[in-house]
Amino acid sequence: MTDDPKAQTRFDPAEAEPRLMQRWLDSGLFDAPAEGTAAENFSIAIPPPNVTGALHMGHALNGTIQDVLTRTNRMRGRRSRWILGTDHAGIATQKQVEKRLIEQGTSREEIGREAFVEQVWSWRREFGGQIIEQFKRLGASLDYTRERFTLDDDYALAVQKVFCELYDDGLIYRDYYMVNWDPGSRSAISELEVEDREVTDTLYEIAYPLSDGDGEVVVATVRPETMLADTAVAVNPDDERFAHLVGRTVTLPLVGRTLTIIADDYVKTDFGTGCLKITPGHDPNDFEIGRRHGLGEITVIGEDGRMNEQATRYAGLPVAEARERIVAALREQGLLRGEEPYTHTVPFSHRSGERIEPLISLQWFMSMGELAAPAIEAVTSGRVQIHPESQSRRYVDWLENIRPWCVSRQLWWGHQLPVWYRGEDETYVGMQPPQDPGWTREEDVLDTWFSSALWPFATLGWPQDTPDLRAFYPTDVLSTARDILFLWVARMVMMGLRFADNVPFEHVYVHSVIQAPDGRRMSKSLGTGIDPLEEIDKHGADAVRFGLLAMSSTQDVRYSSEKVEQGQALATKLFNASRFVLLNVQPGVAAAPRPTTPADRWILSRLQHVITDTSRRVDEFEFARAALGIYDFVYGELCDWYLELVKGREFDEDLSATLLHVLGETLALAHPVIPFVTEEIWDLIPATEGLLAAGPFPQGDPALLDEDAETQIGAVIDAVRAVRAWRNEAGVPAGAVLPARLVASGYEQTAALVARLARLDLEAGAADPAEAAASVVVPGGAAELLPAAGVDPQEQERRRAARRAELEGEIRRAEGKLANPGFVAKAPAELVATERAKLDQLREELAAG
RNA sequence: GGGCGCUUAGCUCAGCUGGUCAGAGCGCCGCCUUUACACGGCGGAAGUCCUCGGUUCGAGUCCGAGAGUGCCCACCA
Repeated sequence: MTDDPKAQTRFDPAEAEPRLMQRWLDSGLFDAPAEGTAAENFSIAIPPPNVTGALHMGHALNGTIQDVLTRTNRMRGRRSRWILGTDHAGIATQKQVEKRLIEQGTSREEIGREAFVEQVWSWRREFGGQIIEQFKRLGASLDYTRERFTLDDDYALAVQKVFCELYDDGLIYRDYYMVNWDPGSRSAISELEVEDREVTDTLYEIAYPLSDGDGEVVVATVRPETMLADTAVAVNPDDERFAHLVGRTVTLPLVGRTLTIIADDYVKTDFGTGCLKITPGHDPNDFEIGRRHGLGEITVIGEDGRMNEQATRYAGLPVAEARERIVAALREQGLLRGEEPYTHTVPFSHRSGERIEPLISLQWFMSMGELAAPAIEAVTSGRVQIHPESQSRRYVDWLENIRPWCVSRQLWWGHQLPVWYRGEDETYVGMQPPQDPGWTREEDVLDTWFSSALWPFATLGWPQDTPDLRAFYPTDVLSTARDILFLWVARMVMMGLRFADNVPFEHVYVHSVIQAPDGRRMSKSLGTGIDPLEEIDKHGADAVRFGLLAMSSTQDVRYSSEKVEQGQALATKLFNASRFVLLNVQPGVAAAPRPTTPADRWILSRLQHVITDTSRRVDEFEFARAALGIYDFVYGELCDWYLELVKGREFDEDLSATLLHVLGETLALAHPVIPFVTEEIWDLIPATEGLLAAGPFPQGDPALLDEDAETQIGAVIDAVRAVRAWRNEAGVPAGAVLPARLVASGYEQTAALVARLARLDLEAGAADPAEAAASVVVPGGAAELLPAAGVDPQEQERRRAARRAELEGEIRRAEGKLANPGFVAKAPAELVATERAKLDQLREELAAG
């Protein structure tokens, strides 16, 4: 740097960030060796982004959070590894590739499974690296040398081993069950991938004639087409209106089947007609009822979302069309008793967007109760701590009510089940294919979350007992958004405890969701998304990182570009403050705290506070406070005051050493939040060697805390502010130096500082016997301004009157408080004494002024 | 239908264990090219802390009710 006025006064992120990232990568700092124990090391496993994905705001926030934790702990000297990888994301990836095939005029079915899977792999080779590169833009200090993928060969072995062991233990089994069938992806999907949407349908009332011709029952339904699969009608056992009907039969219209009227508690007496058609094949509740009563299970809708051959003359029709025809037929036969609009929530597939069709099918399930119990205990005992704590209850509630998990998916992209069948009833499950002939492999693949559940240990080489596993498992923190607490976090805890003999992480941090500025969800389809990469282009990665942390909390928050700009301002400020320091310090001086004045002692003391606060806030996941606390120190203390106080002094060795010390500590403290600009400045300081990212992180030195200096400089700050405010209101020209006397105690060592920053001439004032033209209250007394050009006596009078009114108000308040017998009797004595002293002081000032 | 949050300056938000807590950033107004920074500095205006009750000597801060708003869970045809 030079003192050339044209010298760079701004940090240029676009130029510097890629260069600095490359330096970090080349240094090998991010790939911590597999040495030592997990207790002494620090690790985080990144929530693996979808291999098809692009960096969105959630990634950017979560990436920043994890990076702050990793960088802080790395600088503290712990071997720190942030484990990187991507998820094969079954449905999403398969859909992308299918779309491309269709654009190419072919299809998945046409090219066959083997070719299709090869297509997906080549797709991954082509596009899978995108999001990794985007994490680099953010400055994420991930271990890029050990990128993992949930479909890697050794990862697949881990998945198969888990599957086989759970099967051998009887926790994985095959069963007919009602599943959420997604006609879009032609696959069963988990209840966690279902989203409910409000839909207005028509609620039809249909008459089912009693078989003996003696009347009818009327049922209500929004899905008349499923009546073809009805196997009973149910009423509530306590419903007197229908008690006489239980046990009798009706004839199912259009079909002619005879249905028994059964009694079941599930039926509400105050909803619909009080009579419920039971369709075990197409409704989850009816399925349960059917199982209770041993009813038949008829299926009339196929996996393609069309009526099947059981639906006789409606076979092959899409569901909606079948419905219309059935309603028409009923109307014609005079059996339609009512028809009205009805708004209710209906399940849709989160992935394909199509309406879920509940179907009975043969699927693979995982029994969860036995796995859930230890996972609950891990959290209630505190071995896994969830932050904020309120999320723990949701976690426990969910696990306590957990149901079997359908783990099979009818996809081609994923971990194919290690299951083979022969004939009607032979099943083989194993790591190796059966050697004898006649076996065919199960076509289904596992739910993507099955492999994700193994992430924290499968990435470290499990089931081998690897050095990586010993050095980094369990990990320290898992940072995520709320929405996958169940989908993923709970399952990782279960699997970790079952297979890796320990919890997968000690802390779960649930971060906020960043919404669009107008409060809507950020989403591509709504057009409300903000691209973090564009924000990085505009403001720099440091600014985006700072902004995201500053705006985040445990609450969902709206995206605030002001906070990003605040971060950019911080980077610029720090850059220029550093220029000032480097332009003035003596060459060859080593950084060290060598205070010679109250101001030096003050900044060192303030530095200790911000160091302890920041360190604690990071450890307590208070990222917004950590970021804003750094901002407040840099702006409100270092730049606004210390650097200004220091001007006018000779930059001797002591001062140079102190300035370099404060600067260096500040850079290290801020580095985890704004790594680029701090590393760049660090590199510009002549005396420093190596990377700032390599640490150390400031520890603070309690011996440098200095209350006396804080009081003295606190008074200087207040006094300067008071005089400046007075000058501004009095219209004193900004450059004018006013003769004045400082009639106040506590400024023995600092009067000159007040004079310089407030532009007062105390020597001229002392020599001048004239009566004060104005008196400005400052801590410990007053600054008396003498008559001079620009000092307006009327302004003084106005201010005096305003101050008097203010004093009177405060005196009334204090008097009232002290006149309250309750306050004097019950409030702490110390507080009462303070109040009395305050009152005395106020009265004194009023009398004087 | 349950459960959990939120409602503080024009905007976005801090305010932890009740007593200088009425704050920050942006915006707005005024002044300043003061030799680190005009993507700057200095100063200023601005809020019945959603409403109503209660606890307390004292409440944005605790309790209850209500209004508004958001999220999660749930099988009402």
